[in-house]
Amino acid sequence: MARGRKVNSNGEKSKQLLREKAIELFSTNGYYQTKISDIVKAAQVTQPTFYLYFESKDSLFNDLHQQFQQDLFNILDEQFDQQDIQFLKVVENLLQYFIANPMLTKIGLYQSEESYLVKDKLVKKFEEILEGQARNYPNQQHNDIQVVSQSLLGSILRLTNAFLLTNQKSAKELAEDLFSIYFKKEPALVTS
Amino acid sequence: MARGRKVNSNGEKSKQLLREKAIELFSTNGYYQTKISDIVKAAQVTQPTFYLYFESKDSLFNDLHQQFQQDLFNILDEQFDQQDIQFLKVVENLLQYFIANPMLTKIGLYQSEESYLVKDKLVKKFEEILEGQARNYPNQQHNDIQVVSQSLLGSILRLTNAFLLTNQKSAKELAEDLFSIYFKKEPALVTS
Amino acid sequence: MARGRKVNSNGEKSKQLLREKAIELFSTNGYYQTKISDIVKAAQVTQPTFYLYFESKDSLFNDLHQQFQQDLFNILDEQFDQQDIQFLKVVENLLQYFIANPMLTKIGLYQSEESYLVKDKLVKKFEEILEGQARNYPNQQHNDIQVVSQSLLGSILRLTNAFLLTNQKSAKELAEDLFSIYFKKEPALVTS
Amino acid sequence: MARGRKVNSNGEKSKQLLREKAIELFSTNGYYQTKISDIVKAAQVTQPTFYLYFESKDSLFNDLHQQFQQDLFNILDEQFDQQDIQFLKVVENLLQYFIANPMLTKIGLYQSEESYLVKDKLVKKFEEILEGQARNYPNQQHNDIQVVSQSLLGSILRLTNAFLLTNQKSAKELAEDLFSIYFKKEPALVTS
DNA sequence: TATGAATGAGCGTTCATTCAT
DNA sequence: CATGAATGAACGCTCATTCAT
Repeated sequence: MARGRKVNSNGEKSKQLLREKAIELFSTNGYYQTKISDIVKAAQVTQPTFYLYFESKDSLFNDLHQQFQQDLFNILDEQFDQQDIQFLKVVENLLQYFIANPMLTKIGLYQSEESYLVKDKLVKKFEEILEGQARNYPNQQHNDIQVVSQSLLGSILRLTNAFLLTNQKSAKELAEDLFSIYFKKEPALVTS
Repeated sequence: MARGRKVNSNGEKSKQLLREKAIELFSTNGYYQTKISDIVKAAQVTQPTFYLYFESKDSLFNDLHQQFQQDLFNILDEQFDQQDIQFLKVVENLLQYFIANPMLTKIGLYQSEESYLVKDKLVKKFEEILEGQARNYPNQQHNDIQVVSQSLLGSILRLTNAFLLTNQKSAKELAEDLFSIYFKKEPALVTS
Repeated sequence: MARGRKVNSNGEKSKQLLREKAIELFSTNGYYQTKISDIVKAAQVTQPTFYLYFESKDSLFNDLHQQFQQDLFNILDEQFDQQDIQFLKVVENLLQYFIANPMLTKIGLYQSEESYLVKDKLVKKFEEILEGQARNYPNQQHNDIQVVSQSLLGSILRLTNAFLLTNQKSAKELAEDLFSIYFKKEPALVTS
Repeated sequence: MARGRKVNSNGEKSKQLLREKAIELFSTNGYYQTKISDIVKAAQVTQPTFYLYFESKDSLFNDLHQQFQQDLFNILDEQFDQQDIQFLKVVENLLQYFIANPMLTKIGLYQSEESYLVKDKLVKKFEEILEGQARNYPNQQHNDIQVVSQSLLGSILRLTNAFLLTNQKSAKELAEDLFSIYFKKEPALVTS
């Protein structure tokens, strides 16, 4: 292929394409098994072109994680009037973001080594919600809120992977399932 | 330079040492960030010695995952007389294995790309248990068993990481927490 | 994106600016540590613009060296009526050129791999001068003229760097210092 | 070529060979035009072998400069009983080291960007010597000692390059030439 | 006259693996 | 049983240069 500018070439398009391919590959193969050569091959450009738009492999990956993190923080910082609906609303919003950005979600939630930051923040938010819930029902004998929050996070992570990102359940359905698991339980099920 | 067998050297010991150091490093740094050179340095042998006992980096890592998988399968295949106590027993046994083998657990549960095999099997087991539970209480209106099973797995994975492997909670405590979360809910908590 | 000729742009101005910035950068950082991207950034134009005016990085650097060489040759080829004043005159003229063109001097004298051409010519000129001097004083027992010429060149190179280009001494002062070192020695200093 | 150890291979020999070839290439082509690939080709090994013995291209080059610097400092720190013979002795020792280590000298004196350290030290030493000399001949009207020292350094650098490293003059001869230039001058030569 | 966009060619470095001893 | 010495195969990245506009 000749050197120089391609016919009809467009920088922003190339950058976007590279970004997309990178997201795709990072999310399916992880950081270490995604080579710059893979990314540029998928985007049908050469390696130097990658460095025209991104500082380094590391910084691109980091940017992706940062974006995911920021998006998530924005969702979590939204305020709702009624405390009662918080749980359902927050979880559904989260899941809706996940299904709208499945590959970024995989990166930010499962691949990045900084994912613990996001998870910590999620747990914090859940603790808040559960505390509010608890205040509403003061005589309730409840589990350690931290434990329930972590458990809830685990459930979300797992269900997202198993049902949401595989398109077997919608965000709304899963949010309701989670609500039901964590808040609606008939006495009959109690076995001891 | 001196070469050949070290005085007091012992094949089985070297192999064991290499294995241990590998588990240590893999579990804390992951597969790609653990180099053969790191492992042999930790075990105070040279690189060729590694290949005396293991076929390759990949095969060693795989062996470790296989062992974890086998151990877990054995635990899951144990039979219990009373269906009623199954949940608590199985979960506690799992957690007890995890805390007894924390580094292998990290590898087999969080680092290995084959961890989905273990997770699938766990989910299957949980489905069985929950189905048995459901037969006992036929009129119970219950969630999709698959969803609850996956959720339960998520909870276990998360709580293991957050409280068990950090020695903040015992296997027994966490098993009871999980039981409580998934099966004991006071009507008071029901919000809708 | 806007492309094409800038308003108020002017080819000769761009070329001159690029040249100046190149001189600046080459002289301070050397050939290999000066990148085209540095030069055009300093001149606030884009890389293709550089190639509008110069064939290549190498050819520009060469041009700069050629100019320095030519300037120097012109100075060296000037004729003086009185042989007696040649040394002082030639050296002072050289040093005056150096201080008037410090960056080009650094390139032509210290950075260019072709600097030996200039140096050879300088040595030749010094030999001529010294020979003339010697003819005036036939009974003088003198050193090998080639050795003294090379030594003189070395002195000039060093003093230029240390005192002239750092503005600690003027061309005139240094020329006199050199004259004094090479031609005026009191018997008292003779130690053997 | 097959992988693994070569027949009759010997690490210390390989390292030495690489070092020698590196010195050779660095001294003739400079830092930037000497590629690791050149060095290993000359030593008939592959690139990873280079990194078996040296940390990086940069660190090897630096080591070479450091060694030159240290050697030189040792020479300069030697003490002599009689001040009168200092000049001749020091200069001759220097030149003797240069001719014994011509390639290292080229690196340490002309190629390294840290060569100014060595040169500064040399100038300092010369200043000391010249001051001692001056004390012996108190009524002598002398030039600025700093200027003469720098000039002397320049002369040495130049003559080393032109006559010593080309094997046209011996260390002893050049030392005497320098002594003669800087300290023995007949009144007859004085022209003004 | 000038730019936006792209590439060929190469460089320094790393790492799992292997041969000869 | 164990080591010293070496390499194949990549990988991330840079830089001078060039084409299309």
